[in-house]
Amino acid sequence: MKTPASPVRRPRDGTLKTALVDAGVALLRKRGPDGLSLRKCAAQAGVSHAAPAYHFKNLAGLSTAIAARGYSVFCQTMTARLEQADASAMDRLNAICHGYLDFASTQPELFLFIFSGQSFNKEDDEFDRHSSNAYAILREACAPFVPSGAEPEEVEILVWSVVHGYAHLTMTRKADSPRFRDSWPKLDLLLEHLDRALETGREPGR
Amino acid sequence: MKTPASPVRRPRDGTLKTALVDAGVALLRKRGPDGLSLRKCAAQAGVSHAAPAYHFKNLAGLSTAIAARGYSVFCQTMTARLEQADASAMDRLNAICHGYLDFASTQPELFLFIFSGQSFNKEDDEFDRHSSNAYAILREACAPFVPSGAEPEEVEILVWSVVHGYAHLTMTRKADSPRFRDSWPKLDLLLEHLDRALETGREPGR
DNA sequence: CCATTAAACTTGACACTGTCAAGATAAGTC
DNA sequence: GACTTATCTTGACAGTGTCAAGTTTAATGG
Repeated sequence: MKTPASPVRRPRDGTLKTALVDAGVALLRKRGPDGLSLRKCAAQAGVSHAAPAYHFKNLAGLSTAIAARGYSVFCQTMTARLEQADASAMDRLNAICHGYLDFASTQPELFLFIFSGQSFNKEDDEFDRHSSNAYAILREACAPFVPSGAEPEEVEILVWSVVHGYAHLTMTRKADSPRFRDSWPKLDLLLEHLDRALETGREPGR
Repeated sequence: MKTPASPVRRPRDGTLKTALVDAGVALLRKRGPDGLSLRKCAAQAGVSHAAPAYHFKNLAGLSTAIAARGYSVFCQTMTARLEQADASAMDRLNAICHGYLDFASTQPELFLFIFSGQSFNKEDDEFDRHSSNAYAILREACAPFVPSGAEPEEVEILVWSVVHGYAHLTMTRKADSPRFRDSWPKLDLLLEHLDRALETGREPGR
């Protein structure tokens, strides 16, 4: 008698998966990380409560997919800055640093989510692809500053630490404390120090 | 007829509050941030499921108390390093940086918890006390490196960014990626760069 | 065109969660 | 010894993730 549900009947092209991730990102933005739930994503996408689990196995799976999406726009944001930079190595490095901060400040929930320390499913292809790509962008920008014979990670982690620390503290602390209302220094101020450190590292005689 | 519960009958000196925080920290360590729950803390402390809400109002309240505890041992860890340092400003600064990393690596769950970006109850006295104290320790160690006429935050955030970025990336990324199995640089390598940057900043003529 | 098959869901159930209202108990006070 | 109040307990409810089983539908092969 009753046609039980069949609400949207979307084509079988994997639309639902991306729709669920869309819903997850929106929920993250609106309700914060605690507001994220399989059932709410399902409701927002117009499917039954158990539909997400079919595609993502469990909540960790959905979280991984959302994190992959996060890394994807992370890469886009850095690339956008990179395209505006001139060809000089220093300008390109500063560009990705500003792109890093752009992402953190325009997408604070996604930024904190992917760096929350929760363990995502590293087997996931999409996740691995986008997160690796983010590091590749960093690596490429750092390459000109690696002294011959040195490990590239020495420069990469230095750069990454400065910009990530600044971005992460900005997101987690600045808003918290009235202490930093107007005195929070600009990123460029840190980058001046960083640039000088890398310049000296460039000359083999130090 | 039945004496309903009255399981432990602890004295009214606020023991339960700290016992619940103990349980929360233990749960965080054992089960991760998702394993933390009011009911499990209650069970571990031997009280009924609603007892924690009486003392902490809600889960956010308990989380804030746990974070306050986290900041407390954070301060202790940095202070411990400070006591082993000699009187030189540079040695003291490096000491708190190493203390920072000590805390992150010996208490990874607490470290990630307090820097998870979730908004704790900033009205809470204990929380405010310990988190402010942590920043005060940093500020004191940075003070000798602030050029006259400059904002202290310029140095503080630079130092904090480097060491926090390094610690946070170490905790969130290093374990993830096989990429960094042996190549992850030591903190001292970054501190050399930082120390040089601060030395030059000290001389007004740059 | 129709039967079959497998993918993409839905339905229903269960244990667990935070939160609230109401009751119980015991310690301290007069 | 009555009273008051802080400290819990009990019971309930809505929301959660997850699983098992059923249902629909698209694609396939004859």
